[in-house]
Amino acid sequence: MAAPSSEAERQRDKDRTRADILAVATREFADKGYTGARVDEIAARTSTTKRMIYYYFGGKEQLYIAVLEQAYSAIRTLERQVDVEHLEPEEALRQLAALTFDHHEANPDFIRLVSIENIHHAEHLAQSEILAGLADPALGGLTVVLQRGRAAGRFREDVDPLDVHMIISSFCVFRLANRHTFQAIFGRDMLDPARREHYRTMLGDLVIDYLTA
Amino acid sequence: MAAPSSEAERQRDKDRTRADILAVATREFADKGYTGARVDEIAARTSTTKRMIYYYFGGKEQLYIAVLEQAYSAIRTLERQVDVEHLEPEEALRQLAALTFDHHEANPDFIRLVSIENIHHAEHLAQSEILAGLADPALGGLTVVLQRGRAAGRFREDVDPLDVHMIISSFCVFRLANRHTFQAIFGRDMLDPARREHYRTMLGDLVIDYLTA
DNA sequence: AATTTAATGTACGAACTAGTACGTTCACAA
DNA sequence: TTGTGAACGTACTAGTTCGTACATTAAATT
Repeated sequence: MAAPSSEAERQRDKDRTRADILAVATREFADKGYTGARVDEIAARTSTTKRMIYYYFGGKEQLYIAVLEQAYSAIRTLERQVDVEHLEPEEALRQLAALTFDHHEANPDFIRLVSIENIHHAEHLAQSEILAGLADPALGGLTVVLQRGRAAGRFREDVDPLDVHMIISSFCVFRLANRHTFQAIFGRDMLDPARREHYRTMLGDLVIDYLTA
Repeated sequence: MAAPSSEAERQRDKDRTRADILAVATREFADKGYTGARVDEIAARTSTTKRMIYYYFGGKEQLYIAVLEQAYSAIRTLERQVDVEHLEPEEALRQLAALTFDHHEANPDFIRLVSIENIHHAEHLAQSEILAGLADPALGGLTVVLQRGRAAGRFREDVDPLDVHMIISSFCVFRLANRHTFQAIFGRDMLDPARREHYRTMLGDLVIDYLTA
C-alpha cells in the first residue's frame, strides 16, 4: 500500500535512473563538450548501463538536449528573488547584478554548457521547447527597475533592459567562460576568492555609473 | 634564374602547402571545435592530402596548436595602433575600446577558438611558446592612458589596467561568443549591423562612465 | 499465481577516425 | 644527365564510438 515512488531502496526506479544519467551526463558534457563527451564514459560513471541511456533518452544528442533543458530550467526563476518594487532603483539594480554574479559563479557547469552550445550555433537549444519561458524571467525585474529609475529622473533615458542584461551577463559570463585563457595569458585567476568582492562591487559600479552618468 | 619562391605556379611549395593547411584547419577547428574537427575533412578541403598534415604538423593536436598560435599572433600588435600619448585620456580609451570591438567583430574565428580553448582549460595554449608576448601588447597602451587620466585627476584612483581590459573584453567577446544562445532566447542578433554603432558607443560610455564616476 | 509490461544487463556490430607504411614525383645540385 | 632528398599521393590499419539485438529480471495487474 506504500506509494511506490516514495520507496527509497527500490531496485528499479525510473526516476532515479533518469536523474542519475542526467547528472552524470551534465558533468561529462560540460567537461568535454558535445563531441568530446563519450556515451560509454557517461554510462560507466552511472550506476546503470549504456542501454538505459538509449532506453530513456534515445541517443547522445537527445541526452545532451535534456541536459541543456535541465540546466536552463534551473535558472529560470532566478531574477524574481529581488524585491524590485520596494528597493531604491540603484540598490535593486545592484542586487540584480550581484544575483547574476553569484549564480554564475555557483554554476560553472551551466556556463560551460552555454559556451559549448554557442560553439554549435545553439542548434540544440533551438530544438528545445523550454526556450519560450526563458526570456521573460531574465528581463522582468530589470524592466521594472529601469522604469522606476527613469521615472525618478535618476537613470538615463535611452537604456534598453536587454542591453543592461547584456552588460551584466558579459561580465559574469566572461569571468567564468574565459577564465583559463585569461589566466594563461595574464597570470590572474578571475575566480580567486580574494578578488571576488572586488569584482562583485565593480560590476555594480559599472552598471550604476553607466546608468546614472 | 627567377627566384624560386616568387613562382606562382609551382607544383611543390612548402610554404604554400603549409599555409593552405593552416587556413583550412583554422576554419574547421573554429567551426567544429577541437574534438569535432576531422582531420580527413580538413585534408579534403585542402589542395593537398592528409599525408601532408602529418608531414608538416605531426598530428591533429599539433595542427590545432599551430592554428591557435597563428590566430593569437595576428592580434599581438593590435593595441599599439592607438596614439595613447597625444590624445586626451578619455578619447584614447574610447579608441582602445573601439579597436577591440572592431577587431573582435572582424575575427569571429579567433573568438570561437578562444572559447574552444577555454572548454579545454587552455591546455594547448599553455603548451605554446607564444604565450610570453601576449600580455604586454594588450596592456601597454591601457596602462599609459590610465596613468595619464589619473595624473590629470579625471579618472578614479583605484583602477587596475587589467580590470579595464577585462571589462572591454567581456563586452566584445560576449557579443560574439554568445551570439547564438542570446539570439535564440531573446530574439536579438547582437551582430545586426543596424545596432553596431549603438553597441560600439555603449562600450565607450560604459568604460568612461565607470572611470570618471 | 499467472501473465503482462516496464526496466535492466550483455554482447556485439557497423561506421568512423587518427595515424602510418609504402610508393611516387619533382626540384636541384654536381 | 643523373643521383639524391624533399615533397607529395594512395591505400590501409588499429582502435574507437555510437547504437542495437537479444536475453533477463523485477514490478504491476488480473
